[in-house]
Formats: sequence, C-alpha cells, structure tokens
Amino acid sequence: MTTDRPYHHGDLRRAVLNAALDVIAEHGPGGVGLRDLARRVGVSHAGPVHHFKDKAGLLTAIAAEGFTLLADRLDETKAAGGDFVDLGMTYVRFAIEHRAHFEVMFRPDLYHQDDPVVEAANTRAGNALRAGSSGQPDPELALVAAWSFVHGFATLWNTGALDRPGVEPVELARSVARTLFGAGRAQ
Amino acid sequence: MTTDRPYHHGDLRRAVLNAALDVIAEHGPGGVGLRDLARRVGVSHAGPVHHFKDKAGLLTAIAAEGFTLLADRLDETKAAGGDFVDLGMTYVRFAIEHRAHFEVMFRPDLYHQDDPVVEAANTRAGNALRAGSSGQPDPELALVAAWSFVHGFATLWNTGALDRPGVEPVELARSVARTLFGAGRAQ
DNA sequence: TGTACATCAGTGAACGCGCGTTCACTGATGTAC
DNA sequence: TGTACATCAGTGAACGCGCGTTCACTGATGTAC
Repeated sequence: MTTDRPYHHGDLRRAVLNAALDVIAEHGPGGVGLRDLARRVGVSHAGPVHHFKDKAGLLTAIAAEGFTLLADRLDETKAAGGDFVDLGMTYVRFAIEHRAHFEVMFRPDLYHQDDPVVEAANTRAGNALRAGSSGQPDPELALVAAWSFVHGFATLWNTGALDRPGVEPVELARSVARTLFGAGRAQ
Repeated sequence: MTTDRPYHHGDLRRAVLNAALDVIAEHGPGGVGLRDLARRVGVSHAGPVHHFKDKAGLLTAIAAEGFTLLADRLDETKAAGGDFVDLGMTYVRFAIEHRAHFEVMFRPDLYHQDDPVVEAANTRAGNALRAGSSGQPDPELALVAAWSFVHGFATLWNTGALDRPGVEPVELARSVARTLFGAGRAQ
C-alpha cells in the first residue's frame, strides 16, 4: 500500500473546504469533523488544523466565502440592470446552488461573526438588498418583506417542503414574487 | 452526598424533553446528547433511553409535539374567525415562542419522518394553512407566498438578523403581511 | 551552477473526553385474589 | 388486611469509538548570495 501521494497536497485548503461543503450539504454543519475531513481528503488528521486553526476557523472560512459569493452575485445583478425581483431571485438561486454555504451563514453561533471578511461581505450583501428596495413605496417594510420571502422560500425548498415534481424553483419563486412585488412596477 | 432523590422520578419523560428543548434553544439540535440530558435531569445516563429508545426517538417526540402544537394553534385561530394574515401571525408567534420545536421540525434528517404522530400533525398543519389561502386569488401561489414569508421572517428573526431595538416581532410581521396580502381584502 | 538557510506544509504519537448503545440488574408500584 | 406476582422505571458497569487539540518532528520548497 505504498500510495505515491506526494508530501505536499497542492491545495489542501481548498480540498478541505470542498469536503466540508459536501458533508454539510448531506448531514448539516453538525456532521462536520476535522478528523473526518482529513480522512476524506487523504491527509493526516492534523493537516486541516494547519490551515484553519480549529473547527470554528473552518466554518468561519465557509461563512466568509458564502457572504462574499452572495454579495458578488447581488452586485452583478444590480450592475446588469436587475430590478428588485431580480435581486430576490439571485438570492434564491444562491441559496439553492450553494446550500452548504447558506446553511452555515445563518448559524452565526458556529463561527466567528467578528471575522473582518465575514463582516465586510455581510454588510456588502445587506447593502445590495437594501439598495434594491429603495424604489419601493416604504423601502424599509419592502426590505423585510422581500428578504423574509426569499429566505423562507429558499429554506423551505432546501428542506424539501415545497417540492413539486418538475417545478423549477427559481421560476416558481419568480411567479410568486411578481404577484407580491412586481404588480405596480415594470418588470 | 446522600441525595434523597426518589428512585422514581415522577415525570422523567417530560423532564428530558424540557431539558432537550433548553439545549436546542441554546446550542441547536446538534448540541443534544442523551448522556448530557440525563446529567441535567439528575438521572442515570441510561434513564432517557428507557423513554425514547435513542436520540432519533427523542427528536421524533419533539417534532411530533411541535407539529401538534402548531396545528392546534392554527385550528384555534381559524375557529376564532381569524383570516389569512392572522394564520400567518400564529405561525410566526409559534416559531418564536417554540423556537426549539420549530428548529427540529424543519430538519427532517434528524428524526423519523414516517412517525404516525408526526405525519398526522404535519398534514393537519398544512391543511390549516392551505384552507386559509383559499379565499385569495390564485390560492396555490398565495400559499407558497405566505408560507415562505412567515417562515423566512421567523427564521431570520430567530437568528437575530432582523433584530431592532424595541420592535415587537409579530407586530412588524403583521405590518408587512398587511401590505403584502391584506391590500385588497377586508382585515 | 551550487550551496546554505529560512520557511512552509504536513506527520504521527499522545492526551483526555464524551458519546451511544447494550446488558443483566434492582427498586418501586400496582393489581389480583 | 395480607400476600404473591407482574410490570414498570431507573441503575451502573462495560464495550468500543471518534473527536479536538497539542507537540516536537521531518519532508519539501523557495530564496539569497
């Protein structure tokens, strides 16, 4: 059993993150263990520690990546001329496509909320949503309404509660969002 | 250290459930351990096993209780003449007041979904919501819209994302819901 | 082109811990007669 | 009122396991001169 695996992994950090995302998608954040990840990636059990310090550090990295990705996508949507509903659909798409990130992001007890990257990306994402609601009558209520709707839709969809055969989630969300928010506006 | 604790606890089942709910509210369902609960309740580590068989059994009992409570409250709201918005507010209030139940209910990977009590109460709650949406134009979309909104609102509130000093959550949710659903209807 | 040295990435042994589950058991309670 | 017996609730010892974290280490890489 002389594996010719090289001493240096190449990109252990990324490999551990990906393995963690797999585990989270399947078993939730509670199923994550550093030793287990090391095993999956084929590295000594102390390898991951070198990159993330400890478990909370790993989850912090995931949250930071998640918020950054989300903020990027929202900014792109806005830059492409998307309206309020489009922003919401970007949120839904992100939550479904990056389910594991999404799950960690909204369990702040699991990671270091005061991490500078997390904080920055978090407020950047928040600002993008907020800016989108500014065209609505009563922007403050509109923000709460839209955020609650897209967050709830994505969460329910991810747990299978909204599951319907042959229905594409973002299309369903868009129909609903149009009746809720798009009525008096061009879209 | 001769504790005069009696051999029979009195209501160990309930005591374990309550301890579990405390732990879940503080650390999430991942933080639940049978041995830890036994310790909290002051009973030998194998005591809880007697009542719940194993960890999944305990969480199944919590999910069953949660769905039953929710269905009861929705039925009561309807019986008291509540409208669609009132049903939603009952949902929000339940999720906030019974945060631990709520968290378990929507993590079906943690318990036995096919438990008869869980299944019955789950569909009963679903029917109550569904019946509430029947007065709306396009009831199907209205159901998805309302459920997503109240679920997302409650989830975001519980994680602290919507936190504002001095704001009462159900009142905030009601204001939003009225602008979303109450516009064209008497309320 | 070659050598010395600093830095970085991953190793493997060791620690102590809490967990879930199984098991034969004993103490307490209630019921039948 | 008393006794025998079934049932139920909780005990305590034992199993094997995976975990997080610390530590001194070694192999590999890159840079300075």
